[in-house]
Amino acid sequence: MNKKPTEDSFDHVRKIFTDYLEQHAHRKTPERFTILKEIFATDGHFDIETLYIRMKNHKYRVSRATLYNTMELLLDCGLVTKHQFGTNFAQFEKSNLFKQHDHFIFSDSGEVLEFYNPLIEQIRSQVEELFDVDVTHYSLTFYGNSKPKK
Amino acid sequence: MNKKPTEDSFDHVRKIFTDYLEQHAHRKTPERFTILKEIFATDGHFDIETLYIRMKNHKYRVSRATLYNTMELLLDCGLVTKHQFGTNFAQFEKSNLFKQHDHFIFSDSGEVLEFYNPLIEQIRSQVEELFDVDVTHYSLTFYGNSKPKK
DNA sequence: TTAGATGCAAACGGTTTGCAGGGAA
DNA sequence: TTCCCTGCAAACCGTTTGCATCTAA
Repeated sequence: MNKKPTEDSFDHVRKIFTDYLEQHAHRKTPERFTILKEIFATDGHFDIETLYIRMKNHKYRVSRATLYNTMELLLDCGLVTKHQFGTNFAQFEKSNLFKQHDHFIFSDSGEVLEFYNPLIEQIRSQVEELFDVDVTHYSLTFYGNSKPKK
Repeated sequence: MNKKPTEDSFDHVRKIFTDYLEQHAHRKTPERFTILKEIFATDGHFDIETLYIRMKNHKYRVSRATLYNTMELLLDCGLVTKHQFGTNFAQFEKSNLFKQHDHFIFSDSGEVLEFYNPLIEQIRSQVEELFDVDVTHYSLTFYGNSKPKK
């Protein structure tokens, strides 16, 4: 449940991606797997530009276009999640296969914290009932600041 | 509590804006009040371009720059709320002075529904306690589709 | 062999900025 | 009269697109 990602779990991730690509008749290119590996090798959130630079530093150059393209695939198969935190402030993160969570963001620094509160599931099901819809995903983000010292 | 906005309540809104401008030594220009009036004359969500066109149709031409500028002020004094629903899909809405609410968005059509569920307040206070922070605002949006007919 | 993928650079579109002119205080 | 505000157009910047080349299948 709280198991940390391991080499084993990356095998799992790679299999999910492989299966997804095969099922959708997409090619299994080295770029795609290298991007996946880079994403899962690091914790926390990132944006495209950061990922681009990180990969370049690791001597693996991919074009931004390919990054955007691949993110689309990774989003589609659920391995990555996208958060639009504000205008021109989109970030991705690898899906935590072990724990669902939402975000708190410091307004000043932009630092991102994660939490999980099961009450959100109650709200979700009440929304589904209220509007007679299926909720496919949701976004819950709190913004604020450290409590001032008294 | 569920009172609909009336001419009286727009007086109230105008006073809030006036006070805000005076307190911050901002000028009370006709553009600013015309924009405010236009926003509060219509229900629902809108983006800058829509507002720009709407005002032009009403024979009141303001530049986009002034719209962006004024939205900043209206956000700051709490009369308007901004929602970033996705990349290049920011919308504003006049703050409902009578009722707090969150959103459900149809993934296909982009149609926006509103709901309020008090459980969100419990999550908020638990987040504040957990991280020892003050939450200034939050965003909760569900995405999904109509339930398929069986 | 060939259709899908990549890399590059140009295009795109919402937002921001620089600057000259205008008007609230 | 002052200097904040407006309008305009260019700049900005993250993202998308078009196209030639490459390569997985």
